[in-house]
Amino acid sequence: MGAATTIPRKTRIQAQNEELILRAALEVFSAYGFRGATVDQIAASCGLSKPNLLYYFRRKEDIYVAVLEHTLHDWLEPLRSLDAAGEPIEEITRYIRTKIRLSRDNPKASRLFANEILHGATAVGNYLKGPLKELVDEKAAIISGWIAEGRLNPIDPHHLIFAIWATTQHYADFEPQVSAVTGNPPDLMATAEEALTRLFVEGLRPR
Amino acid sequence: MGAATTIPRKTRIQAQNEELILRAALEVFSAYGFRGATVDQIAASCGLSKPNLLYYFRRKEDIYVAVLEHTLHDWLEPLRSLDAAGEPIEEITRYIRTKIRLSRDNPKASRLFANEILHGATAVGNYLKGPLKELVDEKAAIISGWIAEGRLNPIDPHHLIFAIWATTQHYADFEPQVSAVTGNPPDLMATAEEALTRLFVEGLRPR
DNA sequence: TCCGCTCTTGACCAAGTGATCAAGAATTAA
DNA sequence: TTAATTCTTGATCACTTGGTCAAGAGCGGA
Repeated sequence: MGAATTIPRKTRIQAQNEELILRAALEVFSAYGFRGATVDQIAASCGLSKPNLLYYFRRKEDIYVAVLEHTLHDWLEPLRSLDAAGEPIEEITRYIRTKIRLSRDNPKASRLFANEILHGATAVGNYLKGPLKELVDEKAAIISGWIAEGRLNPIDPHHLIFAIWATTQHYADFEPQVSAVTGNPPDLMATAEEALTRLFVEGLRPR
Repeated sequence: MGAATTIPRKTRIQAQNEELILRAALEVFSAYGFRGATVDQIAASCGLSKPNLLYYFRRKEDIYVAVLEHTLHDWLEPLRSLDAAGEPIEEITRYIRTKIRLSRDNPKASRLFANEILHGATAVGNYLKGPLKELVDEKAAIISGWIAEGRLNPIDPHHLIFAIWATTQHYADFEPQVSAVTGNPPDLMATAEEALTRLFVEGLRPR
């Protein structure tokens, strides 16, 4: 009706610079946290002047939530693909392997979330209570089903999921500690994947 | 020899105020991280004026390392008491239970360390590479011994220790996420303790 | 009581930081 | 080419923050 609504089409430059900014923001926010990071740092990191950066994102917080949203979806993909029709031990093994590889290949995203949650999850609180809870409840029900069928050792499925999250992300979030204690051997992540899958499989396979 | 060295005896007021400051610093640093916390916040939190606080600790960083050192020792006590002469499954069960209760009773210390490690462990890096590595290596050797005797399922002991750390501290460090997903039932920590001990015991007990 | 030492504080400073703005440069569509 | 729009930036502001300092208040031993 009436005049055509102004469509917010994105310029080439706009898309390009926003991409640049989000990449730099992930770098800086994951390393220093929200308060520890400065707009100057992000601007310098992507070769833009500070006012220019603030032309694309008016406030520091806008950059932060943008980069959070930008990575949240990918981060939950492995859990989403946990398949009720699959073989339980296989499904969970695949989940653990995918998750630890994700931590290895994208430790900055892991640290970004860890920092956000550690400091109260003020920016993603609603997401946790909404979509995340829904997803986890759905998958927890699947696991409960497998347990009821006797195809898995009994365990509270929520705690199982927390345990998988905690153990896999540990290698990204606590990297300096892991390195210091192990001396950082080249096959660290491979042995971690092996140890974790064995531990969970042995713990979950019915005797 | 010669003149007696000046003994830095501590005044009553000194000891009392330093205690006050460290308590407040744990509160503030664990909630906001090193850069996110302000000296004003800490001062207000313990009812001292900022210059007065800086009379006891010259720099913000001094407060930070003091509170880190003040809690580090207690934090590692459970691992220290892992006993080579004990029964393996019992020892590890006790370790997990002690660790998760420590997380429940002192989540702020957990978050303080988590934040420190997450941001590069610059203040405790040497401690990690020295005393911590020594302690972990010693206990890993004990676990390896148990495995060699066939009293435990084979698993890389370092990764086992990481898994225990990660799963138990998860409930303190990622509390907002855990609360959001579970709805925070009153028996959360009890069921967590149960689920984790079962998982690890089932995974480690030889078949 | 008296004196030296410890403790406390209001005022202040320099650096850093998030954000604004006006004016100019570059790009795009006609 | 031209005019409108988008993009870029130097200068600047208001505010926060770690840290200093001089001066005074309080405390403890002789």
